[in-house]
Amino acid sequence: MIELELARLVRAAVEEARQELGLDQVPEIEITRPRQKQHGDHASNVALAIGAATGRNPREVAEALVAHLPDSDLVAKVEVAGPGFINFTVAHAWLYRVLEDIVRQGEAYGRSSDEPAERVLVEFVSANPTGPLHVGSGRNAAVGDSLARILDAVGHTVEREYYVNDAGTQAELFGASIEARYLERFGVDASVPEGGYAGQYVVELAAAIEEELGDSLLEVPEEERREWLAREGMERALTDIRTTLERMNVRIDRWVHQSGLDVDAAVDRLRKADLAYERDGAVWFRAEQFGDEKDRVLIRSNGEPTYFAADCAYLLDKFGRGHDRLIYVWGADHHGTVKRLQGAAQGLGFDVDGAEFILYQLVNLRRGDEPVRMSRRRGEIITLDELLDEVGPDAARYTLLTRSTDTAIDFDIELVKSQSLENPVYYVQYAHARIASVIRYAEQQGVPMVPFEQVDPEELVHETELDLLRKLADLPEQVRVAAALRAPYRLTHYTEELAADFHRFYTECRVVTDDASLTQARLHLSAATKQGIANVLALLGVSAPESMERLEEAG
RNA sequence: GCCCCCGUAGCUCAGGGGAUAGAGCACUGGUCUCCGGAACCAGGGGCGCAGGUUCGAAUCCUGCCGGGGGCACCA
Repeated sequence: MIELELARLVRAAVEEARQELGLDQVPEIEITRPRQKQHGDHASNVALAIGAATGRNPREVAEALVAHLPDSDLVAKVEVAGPGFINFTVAHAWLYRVLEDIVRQGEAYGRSSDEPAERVLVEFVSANPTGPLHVGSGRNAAVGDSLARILDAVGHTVEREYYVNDAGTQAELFGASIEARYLERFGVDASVPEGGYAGQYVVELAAAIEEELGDSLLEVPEEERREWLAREGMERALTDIRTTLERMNVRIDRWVHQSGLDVDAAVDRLRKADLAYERDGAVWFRAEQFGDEKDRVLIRSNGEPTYFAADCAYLLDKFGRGHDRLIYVWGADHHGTVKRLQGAAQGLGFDVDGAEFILYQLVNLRRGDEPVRMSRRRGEIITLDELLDEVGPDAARYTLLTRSTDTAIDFDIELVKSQSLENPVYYVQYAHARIASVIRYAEQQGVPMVPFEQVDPEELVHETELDLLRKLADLPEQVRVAAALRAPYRLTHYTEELAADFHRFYTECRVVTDDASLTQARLHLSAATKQGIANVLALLGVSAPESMERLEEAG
């Protein structure tokens, strides 16, 4: 809001000064936030741009613009500084409005609807249902779910989907692997097939199935038995996955099974568009036409469709349901398949930009100096559940969200556990709990909060109070940026700053005092901060506790 | 060999073309008669290298070096 208003003022000044400056075109007006406090609350670099375009001294341009700046009750001070920046200091009255906004909007503070609303489909996790989720999927889940929440907050209609890969070779291998473990239990000589699933999970699955069905599967014909076991095993694995995701506060709206997709129809459609052809007994997609290194197989020479063919069918299915934008959340190890799928989207007649791929770098688990192996085949993985057990869902989820998706995460379990006191998530949650505690204390002292209409915000003049207001005022913009950049991690940094501003305020300013008017103003500032923290944590999928246990060490 | 990501403080990471590059951890020293000390304040230290674009580059482009990941008729 404030930025838009400032941009309007600057634009008006440029229009006014246009002739004087000999300017043909009004450049785009950007309002930025200076890093240095002495440079005011907001700044415009437009004079630098005009200076470069016209050959005039930017400082003189800035002075001329300031002279033409319309009056506004928003601006308390304007200064020309540095090489030609115009620095604005915002009037306190405008900062106080944020309190009113938060009181009025409550949980909705931070939401906006300025952008054109789109129907967005976020597909994430989509781990194969052949075992428990591992930590990499945890990052996928955290990023995808938070991104969905953030996109929803800026006004999009968002659906979250999990693609269940329940067909093809790996499903068969899964069935055969369970079968081997099942037969083993009856002393039958059987072994997990080459490339199959040798992990402990499959052993447990077989045991559970034996417990329920006894030896009744021994007589079932092999093919039928394997198919049944594959289906049964996947259902059980999906149940476990669902439970794990719920623990992480992840919501999935829809589970789409590969087996339910019409792969033949998709391949047909590519064929009719002359984007597929036969060679060496296989059917190929002309991926090279779309910038991929080479053409890609859709149907193998043995008649089986590839994973990629199913991806094409799913793509058709998704767009066919009327989504404007598809977001795929993928591990970076899948980056090589992006080109061909984008090509397919284009080839099938969709806007290439309609399919976006968020590639997150991998998660490396460590315990101190010891790397934790993550080879599923060797069955040595630390499952996501085990991680949640060790560090807790909030800390796990928050930690997985703190980094840009472009950065690999070194997740040291020992560190997140042993230094949980210093974990940023607790710092933020503590601020929230601390505020709740202060409000409770005030009530105990016989000073419950009065309605906002009776509060005089002008009591808030301390520098830490104004800083906190400025930070709160910035919240909606931070959400918009996180949405635009598809970058949930931005909000972890923001919320840490917000918590820090509160702690500073709290250290400097006593909230509950004899001064009734000041007390009310500070209580409302605190409550607004609490709401702001809660709203951001909600977007991150992390809880905002009313109180936290005191730790021994703290006493 | 080709493709993607990264290289910023001792460590882990922020930094949307702008002014004096920030935070946490670690280290050193401080702060409270009082609302939650899981807090606050202060201090030291840094943009891999070389070019280029720009009034202005940590940021954009090219090359090189270093680290990670990927290059199937696997998923």
